[in-house]
Amino acid sequence: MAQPAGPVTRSERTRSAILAAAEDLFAERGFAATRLEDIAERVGIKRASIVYYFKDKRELYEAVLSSVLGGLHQALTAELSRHEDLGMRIEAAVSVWVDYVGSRPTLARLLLREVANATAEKQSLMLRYTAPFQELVLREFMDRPDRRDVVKVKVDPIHVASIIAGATVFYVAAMPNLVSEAGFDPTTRKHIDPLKEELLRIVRQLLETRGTPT
Amino acid sequence: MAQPAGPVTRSERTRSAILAAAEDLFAERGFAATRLEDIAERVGIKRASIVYYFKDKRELYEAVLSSVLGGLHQALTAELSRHEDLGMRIEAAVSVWVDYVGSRPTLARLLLREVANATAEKQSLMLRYTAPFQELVLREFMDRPDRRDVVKVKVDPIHVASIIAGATVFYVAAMPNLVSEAGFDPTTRKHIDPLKEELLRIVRQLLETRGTPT
DNA sequence: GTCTATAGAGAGATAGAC
DNA sequence: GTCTATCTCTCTATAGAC
Repeated sequence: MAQPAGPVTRSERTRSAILAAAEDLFAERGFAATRLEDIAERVGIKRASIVYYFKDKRELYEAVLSSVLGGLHQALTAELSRHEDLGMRIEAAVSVWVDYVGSRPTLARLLLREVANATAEKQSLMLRYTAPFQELVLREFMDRPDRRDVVKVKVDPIHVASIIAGATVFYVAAMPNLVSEAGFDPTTRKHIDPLKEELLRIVRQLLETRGTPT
Repeated sequence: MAQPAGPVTRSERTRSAILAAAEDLFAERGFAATRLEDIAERVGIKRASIVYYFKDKRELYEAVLSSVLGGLHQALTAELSRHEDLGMRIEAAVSVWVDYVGSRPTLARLLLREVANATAEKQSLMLRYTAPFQELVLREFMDRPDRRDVVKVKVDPIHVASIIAGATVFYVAAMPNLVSEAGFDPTTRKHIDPLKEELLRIVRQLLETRGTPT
């Protein structure tokens, strides 16, 4: 099965290149500190050309978020559709999440920034994309009395999801800075796999899966 | 015993007010998006007066970080000095950490931003303050073969510390945004205590404390 | 589609009066 | 100590040529 067709026309290629450069720079420096000039330079065009594709800086930023979070959403729903058992679904979700962040570490920094910026009044754009997950979690755990025999919910699942998400993005973004080792890369299997195992242990413990009814 | 004397002269009071306003605004909006004008307005002075106390914006920001992280450092070392047993020391550290973030939630957002900004090349200022903790952790866990009978280290403790820190700051900053409930405040005991319990469970599991040698 | 040129706002830093 | 006034730079956005 073909991937969602890559860029073919020149226009599509330029647009993709702008998005990719913007993703890197917004993740690394944040919205306010990133200059359109830097994005243009990385693509090899002039600043004014960007507005042919994105009407302003804000719209470009939102397109980046949409791309990154949309990709995550797609990966998660695809994997979840392959499992019926609730325990399996939970583990699959954690696994896909960690792998996705490992394969696209810009997401880690973008999420850290979005969370830091969000307030109760000014809600983050991010919510538009994470809301489906919240609903999914709530539906699975809360609205299914028939599943209460499978999983004993000891804590708020949204709470658990927040802990898993926070631990992952913080780890991926902070580790290169915390370890002295030159060229340390947390997105390699060598580091991603143990992280995944630890998070799975945590999630299993917090959402204590019961084997059979007592 | 008296607290470290509060501001007495007018100058000291103004300086403290600037620091406090800057802490709030830098945490909420980030360095680049915060205007000196807004800080001054909140204090009730003019922008130019700030430079009488802090030579430029960067220096003010670093003073804020120093204040917040210095307070944490002080709270942690004070509490750690009260425990001898390693298991107790670990739990005390987690407890103090969660309480401190709960009592000064600006730290959560400031840390999220620092981590998002740090790269392997451009190291975060934060490291200057967290390095002592890293050394402490390494000294406790790594350089004490005599303690190997007390704690069996299954994973890198720095790794664990990163997960705990990430989960905490993400949770505190993200929850008001994730729950619809108006006026939700994650810094109340009602929410801080369960978080602490969950993190303690996680840390106990990850650093599996052995009761008695087998 | 991409460019050059320019307008215009915003914000930090500095000088000097009070 | 705090203010007013101003300088200067940066960056976004827009207009219009090619």
